[in-house]
Amino acid sequence: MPQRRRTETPAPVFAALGDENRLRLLTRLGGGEPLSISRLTAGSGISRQGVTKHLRVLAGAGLVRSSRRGKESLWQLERRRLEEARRSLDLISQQWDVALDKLKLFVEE
Amino acid sequence: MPQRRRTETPAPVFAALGDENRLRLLTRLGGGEPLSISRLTAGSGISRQGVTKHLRVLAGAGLVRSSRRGKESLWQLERRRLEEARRSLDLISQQWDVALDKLKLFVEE
DNA sequence: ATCGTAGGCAACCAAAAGGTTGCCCATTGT
DNA sequence: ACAATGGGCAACCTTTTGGTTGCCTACGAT
Repeated sequence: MPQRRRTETPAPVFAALGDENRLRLLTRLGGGEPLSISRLTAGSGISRQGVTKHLRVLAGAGLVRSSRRGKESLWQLERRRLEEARRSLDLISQQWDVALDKLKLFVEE
Repeated sequence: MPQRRRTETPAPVFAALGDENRLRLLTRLGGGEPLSISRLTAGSGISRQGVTKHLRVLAGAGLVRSSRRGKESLWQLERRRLEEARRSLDLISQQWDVALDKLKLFVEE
């Protein structure tokens, strides 16, 4: 039996998305090409360590993944989580939709 | 000419979504019915003031709106922002899709 | 008139977040 | 062999966040 997995909360993912710098990193990674930390640091306006910290936050939320190649570590987007997050927003919206429909029905009856 | 509005960052919205308690408040408000602070406090596990603070954060992000009726203030969902947030996630994903398509095309050529 | 209920305001607190710097280690190219 | 480049670790600092409590005000019902 597929054992309904305990619905894990999307809050941490949103929290990770809730920072300008991290969003910028994500969109850059959204380009598809895995990027190194130095690359990501260039033009970011913050220090390399700052970037590293942000990347780790993103990784902690499962939004990004890294792999080492030689002396550099390459980071790339983990799209699954992004979609999960989107779905979470849909849930709230849908709930709202249902409520409105019910109301409409009630009024028109 | 419709003057392309300077793309305002969705980060604050995500930041607002990045908290368990606030997500719970949102889903409750997603029920459609406007709820008072006391109502929302009941069973929330945090104090009334705590709830108030969270509601204000949500309001600050434009995710929720309040109106006073008599001695109570009623809060309801502001769905527009929710959709904007979802769209932001789509943007990153789409960007990724485009990149993948390009790659595919390149490989298959 | 006054009591109970709904909230607002302000002060306070501990912990987390965002950022920095300094120093060390590993890989690579010459 | 060694310099240069890419990163990791740790310490440190300031601001923000999430929460509390105490007290005051406003409305509503009796």
